Amino acid sequence: MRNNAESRKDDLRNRLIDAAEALIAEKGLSGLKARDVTTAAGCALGGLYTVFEDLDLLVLHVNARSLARLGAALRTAIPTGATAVGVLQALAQAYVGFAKDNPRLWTAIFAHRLPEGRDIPDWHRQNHAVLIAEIIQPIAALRPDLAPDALRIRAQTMFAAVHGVVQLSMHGRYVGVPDHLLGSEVAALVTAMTRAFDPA
Amino acid sequence: MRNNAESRKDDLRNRLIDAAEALIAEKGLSGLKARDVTTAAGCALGGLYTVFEDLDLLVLHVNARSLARLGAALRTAIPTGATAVGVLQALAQAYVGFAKDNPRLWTAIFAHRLPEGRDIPDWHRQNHAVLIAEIIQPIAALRPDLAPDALRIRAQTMFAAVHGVVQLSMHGRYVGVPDHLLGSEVAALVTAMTRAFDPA
DNA sequence: CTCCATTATGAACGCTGTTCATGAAGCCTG
DNA sequence: CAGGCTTCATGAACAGCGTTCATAATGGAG
Repeated sequence: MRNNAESRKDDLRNRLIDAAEALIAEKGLSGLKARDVTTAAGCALGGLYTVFEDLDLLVLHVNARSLARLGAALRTAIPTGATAVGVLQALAQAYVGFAKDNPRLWTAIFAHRLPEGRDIPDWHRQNHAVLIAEIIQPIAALRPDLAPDALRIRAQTMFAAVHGVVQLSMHGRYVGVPDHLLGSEVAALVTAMTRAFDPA
Repeated sequence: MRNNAESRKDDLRNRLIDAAEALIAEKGLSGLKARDVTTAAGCALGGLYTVFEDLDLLVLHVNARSLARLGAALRTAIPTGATAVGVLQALAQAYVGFAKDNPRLWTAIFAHRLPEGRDIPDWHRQNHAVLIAEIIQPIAALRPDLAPDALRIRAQTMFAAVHGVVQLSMHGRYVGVPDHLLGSEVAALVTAMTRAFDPA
């Protein structure tokens, strides 16, 4: 039964990702240990390496899930019949909300680094597309003059700016706005960036 | 000779920081190993722990140095007799320049995390003040109405936004503007943020 | 039931950061 | 200068990590 063998492996694969996700959510990236995750998933230590190349690849799959959940959260946050600026504001607040609600999983997406020299598989690089997917359209509405390439660059910059404020608020040591002002500061930043689009 | 003992320890301390800095600059944070750094510094493995509590503390001292150098680079980048906006633009470009010239040391400042639960010593938290020290004055010139507290929050947000764009450009997987556009995108971001200050 | 291919297992390995018994070195005193 | 005592540097030893691989268990085919 080839099919059975396949599905057994898929089961284990999912159990491992589940367990890894739970461990990261509870203790952070550095709290993910091969022995813990395999115990929680109900397999032997070596079983992990029959499914994933190594621990890093497992983390990448957890991050892929987090990105998918984040993408869904962003999409459902888009208000219907709002202005382009209203959409961008809603997306930014949804991003803040996701980061606050899932601090360790969100952190893992950006903190995890493959060993020097090794680079991220293409399938996972493309998982990150959700980060800018929803903001391109409203920006295009504000700036109909921009070519698709320029539009994407602007979307990346805009996302990165908001992301930076959230990141330093959560992990900054001295810099980083206090938690209770994060939402309003991000809103002010989005206002500034969108107003620049419209030189009226 | 008490003094001699003190200076010998200081010597070792400096040799260790030198060696650690060189290793991080060459191989990144994850390339810093206790055995390598002590060998390079010319002491026994255990010698490290007579000077620093652990490896993390040594990293903090390397980061303190990097922050001091970054602070100096920012201060010397301030043009004389420029407008407030001109100063902010120059500071942002200097920040981009430092990150590009010292990619691994710059990365280490933000990527290094103490084990969960342990928090950064106060002296090191204050080393981060240089990140926003120079931008507060020009912002104050643009926004004379803001109280010192609000001013600092705005400075933090502005720095974090620029930082985010630089960070994702250097480490972003899918998002993150291409290297050759980093300077111009940061400039556009600063323009947008400063224009919002002046609703003319 | 028997055999074989396939898969799961966890002891073992090499590399970490950290500790601490040991020995060396320096310093004061008679 | 000798002797004793304190102080410090040393690196073998340890515990914990990710990863491997000889071995055992498994389950379908004849």
